[in-house]
Amino acid sequence: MTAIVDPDLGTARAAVRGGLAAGAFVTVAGVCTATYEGRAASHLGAGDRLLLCKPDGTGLVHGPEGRTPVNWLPGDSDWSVDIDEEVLTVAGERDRPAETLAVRFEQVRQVTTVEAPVRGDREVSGTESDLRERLLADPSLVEPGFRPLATERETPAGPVDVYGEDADGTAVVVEVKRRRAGPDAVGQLARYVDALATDLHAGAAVRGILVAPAVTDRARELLADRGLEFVPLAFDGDPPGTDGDATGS
Amino acid sequence: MTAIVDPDLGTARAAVRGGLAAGAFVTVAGVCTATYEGRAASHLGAGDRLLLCKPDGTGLVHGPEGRTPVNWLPGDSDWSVDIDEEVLTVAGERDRPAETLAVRFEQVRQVTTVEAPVRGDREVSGTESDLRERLLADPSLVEPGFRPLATERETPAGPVDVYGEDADGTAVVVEVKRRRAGPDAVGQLARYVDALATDLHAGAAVRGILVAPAVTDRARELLADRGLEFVPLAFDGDPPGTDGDATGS
DNA sequence: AAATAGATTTCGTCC
DNA sequence: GGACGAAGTCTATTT
Repeated sequence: MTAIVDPDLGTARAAVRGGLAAGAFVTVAGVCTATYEGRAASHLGAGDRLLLCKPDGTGLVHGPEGRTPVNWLPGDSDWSVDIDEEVLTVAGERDRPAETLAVRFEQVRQVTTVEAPVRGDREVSGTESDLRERLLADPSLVEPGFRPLATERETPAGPVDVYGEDADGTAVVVEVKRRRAGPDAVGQLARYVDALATDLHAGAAVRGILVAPAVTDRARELLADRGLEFVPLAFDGDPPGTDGDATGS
Repeated sequence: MTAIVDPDLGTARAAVRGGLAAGAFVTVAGVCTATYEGRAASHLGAGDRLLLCKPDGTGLVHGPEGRTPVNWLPGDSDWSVDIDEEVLTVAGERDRPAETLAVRFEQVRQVTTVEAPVRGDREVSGTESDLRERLLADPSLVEPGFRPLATERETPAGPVDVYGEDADGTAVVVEVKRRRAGPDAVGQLARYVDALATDLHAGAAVRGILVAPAVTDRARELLADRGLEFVPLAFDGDPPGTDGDATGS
């Protein structure tokens, strides 16, 4: 573990190389430019940034703002550190796709390395998958009489979230979204409905239902155009379908 | 600027608070757990991670792997630092949407702060927008006789990439993708074609052309089903349309 | 390795 | 502020 302030370039190079070799988190902070070439091309003018190299080969260049790094290289990249003309260059490259990132520090304010021996796990809840589980546990949330028959059912247009039948035995395709659904979700549902209709037999009746907390206005229009349906369902609270207050029985 | 190794908790708290107040990059590395609640919910078990807080309020928790942080909070978040039961907690929260992230360090290996006074700019090339420009500069790349009439033309289904007419005067919708196009791109194009057909007048003939370096098999089938077309076009090199070698004139 | 779709997507842009 | 689509999207899952 090292933490060096305003290092000379030789010291910085040694620290970064040591950290990379040790499989540590490595950070380099200071004024740099950067050049990326690969899937696209980008260039960063001189500015204060922080480079984070991770044990798996991931490299992230962060500016002062934003969640997204201004430049990066994914986890299977190889890194090198060099000094040329009073500039410390940390460069990474990888194949498939071929891409390179060179970060040139005109001024190195700080270099740190930290080993990371302890692995931790991660759990997430509140995903679309969770919402689907809830729907399968209580199919009447879609509508009374709905019977799920399969999840991820394959069609020529891709796998359908939930496939089932309504009370009349008509085929139903359900597409679940965990947040407000837009035109893309309707397009997705429409593709599945079309594909399943031809897959079952030409002209077969297939209903398409979009289940989401809400839909945008445009999505609602597109649903109407295509004769598709919308069922409101969010994670907590009752389905907001029949207006806010739960009056009546 | 500070860089402290194995600090006692009081020193760590002071350093982090100072860095946050100064609008610096702040990193805290060590063994931590973390809890996120908001749009979803997630929990990190104890493990070695690096927390990066940026001047704009962004907070990123990085594990040893992956480009994506294992936990984060966007740029307009407020942060606090506290000690309780020998644990250093760095917590952030924001509104709209309401979400919170608490990172609890059981062991603080390192704390650093770096000021970032120098702003730098960023330029990217090779985007979809660039590809569209190239197409507009030479419309024959779509097909001989194609005449672009508008970009981002509004339809009831959303804005069309490029709208124009073919040599026969038939309306043409062009959807441009910078990389291999899948079923979603076909769905998008289909929506635009349908919308424009009804927008012009019921039953109007509208061609839909997907311009991309390539399409997936499924996308190709969906294009055929819908009577839509595909024109290969990548950034460099000639359109790979008529087989590799540029024989002939 | 390719394809497909979700994501606490994030981010820009336009209305 | 919402909506819509691009992104060097990334990531997991399945084929």
